[in-house]
Amino acid sequence: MPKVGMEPVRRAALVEATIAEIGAEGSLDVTVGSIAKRAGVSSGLAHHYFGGKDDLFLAAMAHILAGFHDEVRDALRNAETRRGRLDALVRASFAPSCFKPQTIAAWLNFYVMAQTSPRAEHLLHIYRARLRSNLLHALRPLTGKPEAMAETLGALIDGHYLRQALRAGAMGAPEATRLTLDALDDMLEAQ
Amino acid sequence: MPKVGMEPVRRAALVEATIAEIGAEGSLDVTVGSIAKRAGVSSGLAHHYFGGKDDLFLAAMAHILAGFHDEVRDALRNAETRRGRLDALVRASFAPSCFKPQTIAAWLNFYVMAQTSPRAEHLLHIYRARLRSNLLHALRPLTGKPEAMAETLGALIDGHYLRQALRAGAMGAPEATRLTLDALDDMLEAQ
Amino acid sequence: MPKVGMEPVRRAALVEATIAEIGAEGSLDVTVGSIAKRAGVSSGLAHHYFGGKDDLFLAAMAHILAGFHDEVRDALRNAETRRGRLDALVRASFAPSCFKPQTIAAWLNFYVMAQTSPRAEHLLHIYRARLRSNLLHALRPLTGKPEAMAETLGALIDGHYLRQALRAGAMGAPEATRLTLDALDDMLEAQ
Amino acid sequence: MPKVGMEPVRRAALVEATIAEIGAEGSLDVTVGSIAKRAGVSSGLAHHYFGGKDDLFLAAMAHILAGFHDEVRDALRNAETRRGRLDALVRASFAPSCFKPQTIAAWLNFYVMAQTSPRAEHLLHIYRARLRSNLLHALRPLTGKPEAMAETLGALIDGHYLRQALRAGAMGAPEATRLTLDALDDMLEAQ
DNA sequence: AATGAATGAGGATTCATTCAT
DNA sequence: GATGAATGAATCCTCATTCAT
Repeated sequence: MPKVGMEPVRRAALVEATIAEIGAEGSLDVTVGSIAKRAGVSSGLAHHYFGGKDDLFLAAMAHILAGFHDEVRDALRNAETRRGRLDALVRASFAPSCFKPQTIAAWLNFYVMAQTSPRAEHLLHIYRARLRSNLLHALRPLTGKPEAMAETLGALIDGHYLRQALRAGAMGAPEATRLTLDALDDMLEAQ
Repeated sequence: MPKVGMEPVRRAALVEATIAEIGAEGSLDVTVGSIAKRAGVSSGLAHHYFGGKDDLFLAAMAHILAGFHDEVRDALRNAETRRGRLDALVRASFAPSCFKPQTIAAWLNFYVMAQTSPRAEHLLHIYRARLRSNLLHALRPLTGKPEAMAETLGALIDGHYLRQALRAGAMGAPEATRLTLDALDDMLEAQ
Repeated sequence: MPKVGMEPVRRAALVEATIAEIGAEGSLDVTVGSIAKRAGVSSGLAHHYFGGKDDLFLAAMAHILAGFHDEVRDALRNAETRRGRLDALVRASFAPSCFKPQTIAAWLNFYVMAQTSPRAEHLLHIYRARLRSNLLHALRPLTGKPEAMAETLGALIDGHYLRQALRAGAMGAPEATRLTLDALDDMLEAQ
Repeated sequence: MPKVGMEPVRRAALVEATIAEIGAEGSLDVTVGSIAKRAGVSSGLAHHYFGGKDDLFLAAMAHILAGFHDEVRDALRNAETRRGRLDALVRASFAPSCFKPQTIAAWLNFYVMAQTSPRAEHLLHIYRARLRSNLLHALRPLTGKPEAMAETLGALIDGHYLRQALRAGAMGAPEATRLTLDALDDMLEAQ
């Protein structure tokens, strides 16, 4: 049964299974056994490749963030103007993939973990630094106080996400996108 | 050991202990035993009064929300103008009590729980409905689109809270308050 | 609330509640609390009057046996002949009251308890001695080996009871009565 | 510690330990931990293989019934005549193995469990159906009412077993065997 | 590489029992 | 007499983790 070159396949399967399992449960109260079963491997293998439960979840969160990063990069690539870049960043933040229940569950539990896990905190820091950098880059030509505006936009994005994510039967993305962009326009106009 | 009239005392002690314990741990991975010990009672008593671990946490969160509710009410009572009411709501949302580590831990875990626990979701819904109602009331005379503005302000509040709560060595409150009110002013001005 | 002369009432209520509770559960895995609640008293009172859970069950079993004893006595009182006395004993053993689910549950658990509880064993011994005595008295004029016949009849009664008691959707009583009396007649005839 | 091919060994050890533990206690009030310790394994393994306490007891009872089944089959194999088959069935029912305290404890608790556990009830049904079938087969040539006679013999067997099992310092087997066969002869003779 | 048998600590929960009132 | 608050031991079960194969 052991095959060569299976490692990347196994790792990917376990990461996907972890995300799915946390999504199904809503919390980190999932067992390594259930994750392994979903991935079609033994529980021992999960430890073999990831070391432990926390590492598994961190890898899963890193995977989600990497996916998000890719989406942002693609969106920015197609943006022509400064304003278009801001649009792209907001739209990517509220992409359908971000509102999948399993992604929501991952994010919320990620926030919990970030309080105490330095590694989770680090991941979160990277996500925020990237977003801030992207926002700053696009905002600088448009406003005299890009720092404050970037922080405000970041808060709007996180806040709308949190609200839509936990809104029963929410439309989610479109509403959040519209409100954020409207607020952005208002704030730019007021300068 | 049994004494009459102790019920409110025990309940309060258990609720406080639950908040403290969750704050110390950062997550809901706390034992009823440790909560009970902190409250100075037996683990059995926690079940006697609250039924189970979830009920205990829900009671703790309800306690936090009630405290917040009181703070908002007091702040509003002292507000003179419409604009002053908005100020009060924002300031109350970023009051020092909200940024105590144990309050932060409670909120973050509350969000996680709200995904799957109808009772937690209900509690969250009440908090949001109250905030929205308060914001709408103050915004209506100041803007032509109070609904959207209330939602945006709510998102700003939640977003800034989330960001400051998980910001290493953050000042928290003052920064969040200032940014939120500045954004509010910009948006009102742009109307 | 304390009233004088309530003791017999409370005791009776607790005994009845114990029988009902064991009947509902099928086993001795019932709580003193649930028994007390059913009896409309506090759990403390159950201990006050009976001392403990086992004592409560023993009292309940004694109550059942006493009721059975009364039924037997009444039945014998109306019996005219020797053969009629045997009939009466068999019929009383299979009376509807004996096949109430709660009575069945009590008996089966009583057997379990009799293995290790001297007091339960003693109660069982009394029941058997009485039955044996009654059977012997009625059988002596009818057979040359009354001892063996009494033992056989006793076994038939216990065996049929056990079988009907645990027979899904059993008629219970009539079948057991008929078979026992038929066997008795056959055996007497063969002498 | 993990070894391959140990499953049957572990299962057997756990089943034996369950029977022994219940026998020592007299009731089902035994802990999975004590059973596991007696079997020389961890408590977790008991759950791993059997799922839970009830399943463990059911497996133990099934084991006892299987052993009895084997004894009956062997006994029947050596029986030459119809009457000999009846003898064999009765003797097997009162074999020394049936009167071991642990077997008695298992049977009595099995009866209790059969009231509420469909699986226990099913097991009991199978035991009875087999006995009935065996008795009918042997009785048909000897009597005009084999059904009734089988039921009566079954009751005699169960009844004598119950009586001897709970008879202080009983001889058990021989007495029960003799009385049952005597009654059988009487009944056959009376035809 | 991969398995899954095996461990054993840990925790929620239940409950008989006690005792202050 | 009567209550029920309070205890805390007891137990089932879960699960991360290890490791022989």
